[in-house]
Amino acid sequence: MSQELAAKPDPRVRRTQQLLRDAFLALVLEQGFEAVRVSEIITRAEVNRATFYRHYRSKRDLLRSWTQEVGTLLNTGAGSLEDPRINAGSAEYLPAVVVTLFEHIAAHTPYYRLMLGRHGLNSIASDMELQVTQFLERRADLFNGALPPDGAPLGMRTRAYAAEFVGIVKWWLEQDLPPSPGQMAVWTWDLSIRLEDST
Amino acid sequence: MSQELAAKPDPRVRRTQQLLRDAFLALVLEQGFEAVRVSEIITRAEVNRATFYRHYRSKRDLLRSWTQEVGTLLNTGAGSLEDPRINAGSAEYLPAVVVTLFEHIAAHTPYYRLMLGRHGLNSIASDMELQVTQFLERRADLFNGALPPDGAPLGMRTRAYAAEFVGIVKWWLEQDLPPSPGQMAVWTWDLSIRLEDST
DNA sequence: GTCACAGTGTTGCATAAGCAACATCAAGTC
DNA sequence: GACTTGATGTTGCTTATGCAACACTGTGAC
Repeated sequence: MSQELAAKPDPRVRRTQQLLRDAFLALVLEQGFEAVRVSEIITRAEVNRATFYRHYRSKRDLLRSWTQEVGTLLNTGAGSLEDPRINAGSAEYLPAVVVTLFEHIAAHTPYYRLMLGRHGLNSIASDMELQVTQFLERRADLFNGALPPDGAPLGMRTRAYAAEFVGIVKWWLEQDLPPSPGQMAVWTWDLSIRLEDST
Repeated sequence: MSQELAAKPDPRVRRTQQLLRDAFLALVLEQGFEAVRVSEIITRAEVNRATFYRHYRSKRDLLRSWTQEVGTLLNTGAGSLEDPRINAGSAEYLPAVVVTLFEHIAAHTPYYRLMLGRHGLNSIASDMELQVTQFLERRADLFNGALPPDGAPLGMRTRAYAAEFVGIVKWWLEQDLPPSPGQMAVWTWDLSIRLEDST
């Protein structure tokens, strides 16, 4: 689907982070976030304590690693809005970054279902919204032309889009038969350009 | 069950060996032993080529690693016939090593099912038989007392026991509802002391 | 023939992970 | 108060893994 220019990290790093994430997620499901101890995480993951702290400063930090990944996706190569046009379904033009986002969430469904769901933590949804907002503000050039001088300020609009996006993701995670990331991207993009139709 | 004085190895070693074994087993199932390439193994296991050769000299060597483990079990602490008496089921006296062996095989059922089965490689069954034979010969002191001077020579008897054991294992692996390792150990021990009843 | 190519092993150096020991802190317990 | 106890972080050193480059081998194409 989307291009794979991930500038691949050290396999050892990927492995231990995966181990820590898996152990952590399982423990949160069993006991809830607060009850989980760092020592439990490293025991189950079979990872050394020093290694844990080389990657994360706390269990909260580990919790945020998923949404930080969203930030990384948006800040690096994947975060280009113009370049890679994908012709998926009805959409004539679809920036790859939108698909990439949904693919990321699809790849980590258990985590996001838990964290964005009824019993999740607000901080995660907020972090996610923040990442998207900052991304949109950084690419504000794309909006400038379409800005009616007396309309809502840019900060408000980016925030609105970001919240809309998180809302869509939550809806997606609640579906029994979730549409594919590509389909979701198309629909989401349709919604967003609807808002820009004033051009 | 059996004691856990495994002198535990480096977790990193355990991990990479596990990765290599899993990848290898999957590939053998897909393509057969001969067709599998070292480069495929390391690609699927996401392990570096140099790392592979630090553990194994070839794919044949990797193939043997399971039965070599049997040898290690028999040569180290687990291989004591006298010390740990286990009262499992009907047996009054049962050496822990017998249970340990069956536990090892139970823990690696997919491998042994494949290798000792119809389409497996003779070399594996031979290796296993060899390990057991050598063990029995090393503990020949246990037999000496019971040896009738004009009976079958020791080498023949150890070989017979070893073959019997491998046969039992094969039978075990063919069962739909395999008895527990403890049960198997009891039955196997019963069989073996039947042969020594001449004392 | 030789040329390219793909798989096999090997080597030196860089880096992540393991480990043991330590300091810190909070919550009991007396 | 002092004193344990258990969890959290930190640190210096050791070791396993990754990586890139290399030589070697066989095999098929021409």
